[in-house]
Amino acid sequence: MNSIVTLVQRTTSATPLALAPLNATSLRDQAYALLKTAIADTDIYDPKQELRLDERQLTEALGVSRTPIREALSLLEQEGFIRTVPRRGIYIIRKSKREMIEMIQMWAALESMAARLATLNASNAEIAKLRHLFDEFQTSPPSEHLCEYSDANIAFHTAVIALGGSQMIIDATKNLLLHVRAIRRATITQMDRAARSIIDHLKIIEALEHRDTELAEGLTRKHTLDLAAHVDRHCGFLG
Amino acid sequence: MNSIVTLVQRTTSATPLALAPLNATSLRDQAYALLKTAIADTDIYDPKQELRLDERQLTEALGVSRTPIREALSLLEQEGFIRTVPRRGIYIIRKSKREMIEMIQMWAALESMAARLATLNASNAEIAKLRHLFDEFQTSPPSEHLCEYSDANIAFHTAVIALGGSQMIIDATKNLLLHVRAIRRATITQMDRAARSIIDHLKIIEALEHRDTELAEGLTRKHTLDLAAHVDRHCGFLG
DNA sequence: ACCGCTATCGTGGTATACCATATATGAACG
DNA sequence: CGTTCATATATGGTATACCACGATAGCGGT
Repeated sequence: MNSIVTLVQRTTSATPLALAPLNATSLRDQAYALLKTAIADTDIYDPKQELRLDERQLTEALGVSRTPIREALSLLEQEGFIRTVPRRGIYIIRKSKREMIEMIQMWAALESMAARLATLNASNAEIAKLRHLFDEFQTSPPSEHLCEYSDANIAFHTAVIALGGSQMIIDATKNLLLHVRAIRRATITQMDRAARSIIDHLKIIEALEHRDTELAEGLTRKHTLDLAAHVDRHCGFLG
Repeated sequence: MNSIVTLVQRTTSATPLALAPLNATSLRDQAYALLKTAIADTDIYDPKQELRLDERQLTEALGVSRTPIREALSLLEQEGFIRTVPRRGIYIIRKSKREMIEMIQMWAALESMAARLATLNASNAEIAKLRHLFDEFQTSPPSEHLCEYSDANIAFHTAVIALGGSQMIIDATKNLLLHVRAIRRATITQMDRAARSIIDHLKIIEALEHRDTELAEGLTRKHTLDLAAHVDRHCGFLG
């Protein structure tokens, strides 16, 4: 819980005269953004982590009243990040294995649709940029920098989704990726998986470049469904 | 606006001693559900419709304070049903054509994934039930009862999605279908479209029955993407 | 010592008062 | 008559006080 509180206090310090958009956002939205990133940066699957939030504490930490915080919490609850139990408390949710798999399947559905749309609408220049995301990994094998690879991995998928051009899909997958990111430690630790992952990615890029709609869509779906199967087999630590 | 208000007042009348779940839901959730159905039942694409909501009016209509109403409105805003403009008002959103198409594409992605999952996990009995949804239309052509057909159409898609068994996908598509339903008048009025639609549905059912994963998925996706294309061509009234 | 009841407290839910500001209104001035 | 500026009003945003209710701990009885 402390990790969240400390993160949160950053904003209490007034912006040092960088008055660009003149603080046009409401306190609710600020609290929402802050809490969301705080939750995303918390390793919620660490059994030692305290997952209870306290409205009154957040009130103090952010220096605002309960109202905007409660509204922000309502939004986070609807997005499935927290759950509020009347007269008990507010808890960050640990996803069950089933839920995690469903999220990855949904992600597969949306990203494969994005790949389809990308073959139909994206420009050659945009598709070409995908290759640059892996430049650093073509010189040395990914096994040497697994941590960075995890980020690059997410960056690749985000890029494919963006290529689809559907703002709806882009927005919907943002939360999914946040949730899935929370267990990434457990999904890439085996480096043969990382190696195969890169090969998959390159194949997807090729399919996009060739404007092969069905292939790009199919490869993308299969690649992400493979992750779902992997989680199913190896992530017993999930409820 | 009046249509919403009247609908809303139903709940003001106390439940006539049908105290089943003892009103376990919070006022926020009640207001949320009520406003959502009210919006769904409003023909928001009728140019004459007043689309402005008033917090204070809703307060009176529901007999509660602004707090739970504001929280409910926050949720609806995040779901894309309304937009609140500071010091201007709260407005029900009319989706632009592009947004509507993106929603249908997303729907296609999710329903086709549900069809895939259905071929892998659903029971024969569950799949068999799909056919019953169209019993009434096999005796007489759909052109004779277009209104009922529209509902049956949505029921079919909902059933396929449910067959997939993914609660995530089920929840995510609920809102999509609500949004798309708002323009259904304009999408089925041509009855040859309704006829083709039935044929498509039957093919999808057959693919599910044969456990042909790729075919069921592909047909489902294509069928819904066809709707997107249709909207693109024929729904100029959308922004 | 153990069980049960009661009082207190902690918590989320709700109501309400207050605030800031964009818009509307109208009076005064040209 | 038109323009402009000041005042009023409407509206969403925020703060705060209050409430209901479950939990828990402490006290008393057995």
